[in-house]
Amino acid sequence: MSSRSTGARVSLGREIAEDLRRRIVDGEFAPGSRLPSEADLCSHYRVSRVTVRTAAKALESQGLVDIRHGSGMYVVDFGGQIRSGVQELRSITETIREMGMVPGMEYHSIQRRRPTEEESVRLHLDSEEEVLDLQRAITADEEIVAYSYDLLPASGITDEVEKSLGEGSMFAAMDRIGLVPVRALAELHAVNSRDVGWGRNRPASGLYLLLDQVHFDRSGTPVAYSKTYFVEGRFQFVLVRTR
Amino acid sequence: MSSRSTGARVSLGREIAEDLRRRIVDGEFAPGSRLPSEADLCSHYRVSRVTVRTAAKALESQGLVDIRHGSGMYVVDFGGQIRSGVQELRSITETIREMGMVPGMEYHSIQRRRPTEEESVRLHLDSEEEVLDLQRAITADEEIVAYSYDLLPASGITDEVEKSLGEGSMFAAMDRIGLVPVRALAELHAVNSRDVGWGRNRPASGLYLLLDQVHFDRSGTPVAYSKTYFVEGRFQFVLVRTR
DNA sequence: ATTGATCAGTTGTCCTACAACCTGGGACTA
DNA sequence: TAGTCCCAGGTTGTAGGACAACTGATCAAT
Repeated sequence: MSSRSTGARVSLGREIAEDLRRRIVDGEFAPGSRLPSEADLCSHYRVSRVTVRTAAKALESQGLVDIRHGSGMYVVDFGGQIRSGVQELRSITETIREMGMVPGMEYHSIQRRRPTEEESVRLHLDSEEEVLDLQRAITADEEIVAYSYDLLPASGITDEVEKSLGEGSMFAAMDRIGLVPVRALAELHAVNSRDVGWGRNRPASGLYLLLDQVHFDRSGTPVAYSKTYFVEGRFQFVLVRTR
Repeated sequence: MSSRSTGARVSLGREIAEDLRRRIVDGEFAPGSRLPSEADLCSHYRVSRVTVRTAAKALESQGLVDIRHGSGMYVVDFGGQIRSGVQELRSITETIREMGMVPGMEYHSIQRRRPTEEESVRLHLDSEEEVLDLQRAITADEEIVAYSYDLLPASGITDEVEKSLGEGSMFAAMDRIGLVPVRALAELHAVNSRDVGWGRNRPASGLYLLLDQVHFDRSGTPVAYSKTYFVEGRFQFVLVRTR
């Protein structure tokens, strides 16, 4: 077998959770309304209650639904605001699309180079190993909302993959070569600098919200290190907090 | 019954999740190591596997453990870094303490007043209802790490409660009067302003990370509106992202 | 109008069983 | 010896049925 596709083999509970999530954000269930009972969902999806509950719990911890003992499962009502939070690990592109805007991106540069000291530490690399340095501007409805500086370990990235990186989503390309980030440890910073970004359309203010994150593999191996500078005011950076 | 304490009645699964979380952050289980099997945890906690799995799933969605089918449950290893993320709804005081620092706070002012337009919208108030305006500086190891502007609906807040607010944690005081936030919708912003904060020790830079959040009740009622300005660089603002 | 009992519906937990998967060790082969 | 394959045991995922605990509404009694 060649490059083993990381199999779409996820658990049934996750699949159902994702489907329910989609149905909720699509508006099939209105905010505040009650979802079908677990028993109904069982017969609808043809699964056991255990599985339905697994999915329900997942949605609950995402802050999407509220499960009330003896009463039912309710879609959380935040007053009609956007519901997708950044704690979910989805590509920025996806997030922008879910917010109802048209995502786009402009590549500024792609190059292989030696990592800096900090970079090799973050990515657990020997300093000999090269990295792939991607610099992109991310747009929503034609307007630049973020500058993204991404670093991938160069080992295992063929030329054709490198080429495909310039086109589609970075996550999609990474998935194709078996680098599947399932977790990220992120730091948030406020940044005021004229050195971020490029081009004519660079915002005048220089005020950014920096999402500085290392993406990890299932096994705990760092697979990407990215600094994303969100232009302050152009991107509603939402966080759902639950307990 | 007088002011009904909101009962420590939580589900068994949650209790066990919290206990396991505590044991993990206390270091009983090293990062990367395998936790006892579900069967072992069952006999330890004297509960069924369903309950243990509920707890396990909760920890997984917090990014604390990784559950591998057929293998076991492992403590996620982020390379020894802090593991507590802001997506968990816990007081800043608690978070600071979990990071190994000594939390403190200095009250700047407490007053009742009429809400502004935006405030009454956010808190779903009639403009007649008053709010309690708290302004505090939050310290970690004697150093100011954030300025917090908090707003509570004044209805139901007696004078003695108002007094107790000046002393302990705000969350604790809120819990005492039945305002229990279980969810928050937060926006993150980068702010550069000289108008934030007060006092001699106010940082020179004026660069803050703003956590602008509305806290909600179980029933979806807003119970607090707070703007917290974290001094950039003094507070490691960590976010665990999972999928 | 208020209170209290009752009841159907829903989620929380338990039990048992099996399927799917992973890991390590041993037999086997070259 | 080194490598490959197979297998058995352990672990998590899912199924099905049962009962406990809780909620909300109805309705009778006060």
